[in-house]
Amino acid sequence: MVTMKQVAKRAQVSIATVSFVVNGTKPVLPETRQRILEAIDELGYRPNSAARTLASRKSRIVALIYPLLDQHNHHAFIEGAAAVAAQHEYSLVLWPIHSDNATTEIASLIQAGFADGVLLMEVQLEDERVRHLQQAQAPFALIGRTNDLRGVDYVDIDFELTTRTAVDDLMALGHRDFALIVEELSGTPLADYGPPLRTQQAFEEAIHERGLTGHVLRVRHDAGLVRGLATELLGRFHDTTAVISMSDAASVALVGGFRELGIRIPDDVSIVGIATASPFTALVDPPLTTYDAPGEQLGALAAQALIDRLEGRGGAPTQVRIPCSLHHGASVGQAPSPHRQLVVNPGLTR
Amino acid sequence: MVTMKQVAKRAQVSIATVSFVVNGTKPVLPETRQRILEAIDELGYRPNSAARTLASRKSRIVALIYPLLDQHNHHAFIEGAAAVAAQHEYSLVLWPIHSDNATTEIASLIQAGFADGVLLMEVQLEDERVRHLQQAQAPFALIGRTNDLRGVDYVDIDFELTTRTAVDDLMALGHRDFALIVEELSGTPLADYGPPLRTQQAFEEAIHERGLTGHVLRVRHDAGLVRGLATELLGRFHDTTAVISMSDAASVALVGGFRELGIRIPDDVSIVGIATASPFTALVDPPLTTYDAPGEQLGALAAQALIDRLEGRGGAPTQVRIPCSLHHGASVGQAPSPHRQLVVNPGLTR
DNA sequence: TTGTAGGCGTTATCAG
DNA sequence: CTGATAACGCCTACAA
Repeated sequence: MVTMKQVAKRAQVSIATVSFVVNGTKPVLPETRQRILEAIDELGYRPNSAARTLASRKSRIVALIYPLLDQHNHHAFIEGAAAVAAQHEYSLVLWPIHSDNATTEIASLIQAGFADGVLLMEVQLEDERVRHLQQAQAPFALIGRTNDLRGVDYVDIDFELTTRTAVDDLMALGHRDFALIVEELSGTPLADYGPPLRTQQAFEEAIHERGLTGHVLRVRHDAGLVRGLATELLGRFHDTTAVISMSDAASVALVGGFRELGIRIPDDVSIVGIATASPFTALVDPPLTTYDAPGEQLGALAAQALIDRLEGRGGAPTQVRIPCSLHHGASVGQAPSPHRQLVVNPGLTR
Repeated sequence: MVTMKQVAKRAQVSIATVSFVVNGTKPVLPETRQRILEAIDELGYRPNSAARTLASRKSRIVALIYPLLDQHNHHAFIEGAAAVAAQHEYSLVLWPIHSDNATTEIASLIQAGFADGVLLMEVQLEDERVRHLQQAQAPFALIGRTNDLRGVDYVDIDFELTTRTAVDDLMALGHRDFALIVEELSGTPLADYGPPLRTQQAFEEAIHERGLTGHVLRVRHDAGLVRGLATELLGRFHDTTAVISMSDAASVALVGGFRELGIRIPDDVSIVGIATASPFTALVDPPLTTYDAPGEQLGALAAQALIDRLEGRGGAPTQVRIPCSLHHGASVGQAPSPHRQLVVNPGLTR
């Protein structure tokens, strides 16, 4: 390993001077500076990050806590966060964590000096990881949000607005009977996960306020169950003409399921995805109309908020909610005539 | 930050003794040991990783280089690698890298003392990142493989065997006319990416050896192109009865595309996915038959190989290829009668 | 503008 | 079994 000492020796200067040019900490004469740069280059010197962290008490690492248990597509978040981190010369480290020991492990990241701050995703409404981070005085920002948001930096999807928009858009096409599909997470470590809970509530309120009819279908992400969804849906709620799906898997499966039941999309039933993150929804036939999750933007904003805080630039906490953006597919149409009869094979309806 | 010094003071021992119990480096009397443990607990002490790395010249971090540019699903690799790393008390850090500066950045990881070793994925046939790692004497293992494999630790999918198996399985059902779909990567940073190249070659050899007919379709991962694939395929190769797809996106799109053209799966055409990594292939109708990528296993083996090497346990390099495992869906059937006529709307076939 | 030297929190060697 | 103490590589007052 090439050290500063060796560089200093070769450039005939003191180790401090090398440090000054490496970090731009203090002015150095162009000629000595040049000598040092050459020495660095010739020796292939790289600053040792452990020593640097130890001496400066700053790691320039922010950890992005990375849940390992689910199939959600977090790629976009990461991309956004990584870009912003790089821009500020921070390293973004994805910290894969199993939910078991998550709570304690996370604060340790900071206390052990491994990272300066934490980006937390898959936040639950009541999230003890957040409490731990607060207690430990660890700088953090959330992608998602808890119930109690006092003083915390967060960015999140505006599920409420997105849901209302979806309902309104469909209502404008004559739809009156809605179904919402959300992932069933009870019994999993994500039981208290905000997005489905907030969305369901927003959905129910929107339906109620507008005098519509709406049903909620919670589905576990099990291939068999997801594939049986179309049958279940029409069996239980035969008047439904508009489906809002917060599960990409369910959305994709519904297309095949409806087709098999002889239900046409969008002639008989319209489908829209919300908070969609998977590119596969655009590949089925018909391609789905979706409200896409602004993943990259959220990742970027969260990283920015955290780094601002780390560098003491913070004032009031960053608290933003961004609605999903409409992506036109071909799965939405006018509501069918109210007298349409959906004839479903009774044998299939349960 | 709580330090060893504070723990030592509280437990009335020297700092060295604390170190011994924290690391299990040397035997310590049960009673003093107990006192120290209590002090650690009461103070909430966490070893500082930077100091530790500096003093021991070991970071116990292995970096998993994480490409940011594509849609491939790497979740499984990561899960496997993380599990093994944790088991050996290594931290697995995902290192998101943009391909631009990838080559130099990677070796720096080691030279800067940030990580002990590197796990590299998305390996190209001629990969200068690998050469850099070798030159820098940086310990590494590949998930994937280059052309020149002398002395390198790698794990990879056995694309050749998987491809031959797929062909054989379909041939046994009477299929004689094949198409292979691979992702077109020319012009991208992944132009020299091994999997499609090896698969294509294995496919062509298998077809030739068995006296079959086979065509290769390279498709860019652009939603429009992928959706138009069924039309293109049948337009160009109307006799095809068996499609082997190495692109999950294409596989999913084909199901819808064929249906729209009035082609039945599997009555008219059989489809199998190979090296499949996306759960969405099981959600379309009919669910696809796939040869699933052993992602988790590969991640685990690669991490194991790297850690063995790091700990000096290495002998001959680990070099393994694992074939994909068959996942039964409903997209494969007997070849249709040879006199079947596929009538394709000429307007659609361009 | 540059050099000196103390310290960051651990590890690890060497005495005791 | 335990304690001093010299590294580890770098940063940063403080001096020169």
